[in-house]
Amino acid sequence: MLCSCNNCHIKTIFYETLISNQLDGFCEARTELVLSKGVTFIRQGDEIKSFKYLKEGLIKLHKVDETGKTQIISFGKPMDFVSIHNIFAEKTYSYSVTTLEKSIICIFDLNIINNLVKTNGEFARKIIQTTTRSANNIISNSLDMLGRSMYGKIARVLLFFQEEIYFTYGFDLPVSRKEIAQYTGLSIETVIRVISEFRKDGLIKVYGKRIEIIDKKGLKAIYEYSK
Amino acid sequence: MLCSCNNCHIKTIFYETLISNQLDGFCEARTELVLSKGVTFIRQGDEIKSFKYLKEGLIKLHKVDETGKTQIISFGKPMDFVSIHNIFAEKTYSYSVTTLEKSIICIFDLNIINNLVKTNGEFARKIIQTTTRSANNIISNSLDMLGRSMYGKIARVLLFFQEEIYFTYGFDLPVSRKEIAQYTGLSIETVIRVISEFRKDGLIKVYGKRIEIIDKKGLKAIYEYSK
DNA sequence: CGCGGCTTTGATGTTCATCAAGTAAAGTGG
DNA sequence: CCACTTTACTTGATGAACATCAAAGCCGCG
Repeated sequence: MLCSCNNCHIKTIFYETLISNQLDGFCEARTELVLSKGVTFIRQGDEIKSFKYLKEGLIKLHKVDETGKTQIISFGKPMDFVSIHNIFAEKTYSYSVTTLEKSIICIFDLNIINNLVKTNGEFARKIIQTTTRSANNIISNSLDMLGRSMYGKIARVLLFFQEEIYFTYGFDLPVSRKEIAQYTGLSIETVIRVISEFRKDGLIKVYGKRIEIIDKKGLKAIYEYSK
Repeated sequence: MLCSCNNCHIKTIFYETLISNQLDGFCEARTELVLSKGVTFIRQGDEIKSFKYLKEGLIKLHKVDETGKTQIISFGKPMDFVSIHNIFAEKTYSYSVTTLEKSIICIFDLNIINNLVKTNGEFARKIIQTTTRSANNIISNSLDMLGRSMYGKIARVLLFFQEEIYFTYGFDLPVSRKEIAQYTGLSIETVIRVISEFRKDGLIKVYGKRIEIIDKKGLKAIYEYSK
């Protein structure tokens, strides 16, 4: 039997490791949730009760530090396991998760996942692999950010949305200037000024949220050159 | 039968999950290596052939980026799984590892670990837990660093060595000013200047590598206040 | 309509890197 | 052990990168 959720990427991972009767139980235990833009469906401090997977859409992982400042940890796209960074290590979430676009998430009972880890070694390996890959990505991102100038940081964000999310010449930014500031560690005004400069220099066109990448090579050069 | 390696912390983790005959094989497959200070025993790009564990000592994880600049990712102490971040996800190391003090590392054959993950669900769970915890630590560290001023960054480094490594009022810094710069993303001169200021303000005493924390509360306040 | 949040620009000041120069410390070969 | 080289450390002067403060326009929403 196939899942009702036929075009769900998560299956490509699990098909490889689960024998068919396990897969049946797995799919039946799934809940699908359609969320509109701007919904915070995981809150920092909440108890972890389920395993969540982003089937469609775009999300941000964010947290508030002790001083009350909000930081964006990373952006998540389909194939990312939303809750993976805390689920096996902690009892509560150390970050919140909010949709940036209309999104669909799949929710699995935690016990089922835990049982699969215990009884299916290949499944466990896959989970370990995915977890570490995802963590490695976040780590190299923040290390990368730490070493770059404001121009490099903003160029990186714009290129990220084009190359990894939208794949088109022009696109609507799913984040506000403020959110870019929270992600890069820059001030809002600096974010705006840099975007303005890129526009004046003919690297991009800007119509509010809409961005068009005119000189991609130039942007990349700025990103790479900005030690 | 007990390991020859009786006081090795790694056993406390594995004892909980391995049944005794598994444990025997596990211990016999172990190689112990004593390394003096300043030895790079894992090199960025090397093929991953074994699972390495820091039994005693202190290490740094570091990498060079595309521009040739060296970054320090994190410092590792006993109980840290040195090679954990890449071992299950990649074929080669994406970072190097170097001893900062005389250290002892235990080396396990990769196949044995992989087999245990496959055949022992509890063991797999432990590995996942440890991996994610370790990754979460690095992530919160770099996010934390991203948001702080030079004073906050240096205060954090000094407090880290006191509170997590040496536990004493005074200690010898195991890293050079240059390495602190590579870890924080600051320039060498800035690192030196901030340390000097802390000294002038009576927060610490400095005799070359030797640091004594005079006003710990003050240092913490600087760290916490430095948004 | 008016309020609050997002965006933009300018003016100003702080934080930090870079350059230059010099001193101390530590390894190297005789 | 000393002369020599190299590497680590330190300080000052300067400028660039970036934050903060202030003011104003825009836009959606009750």
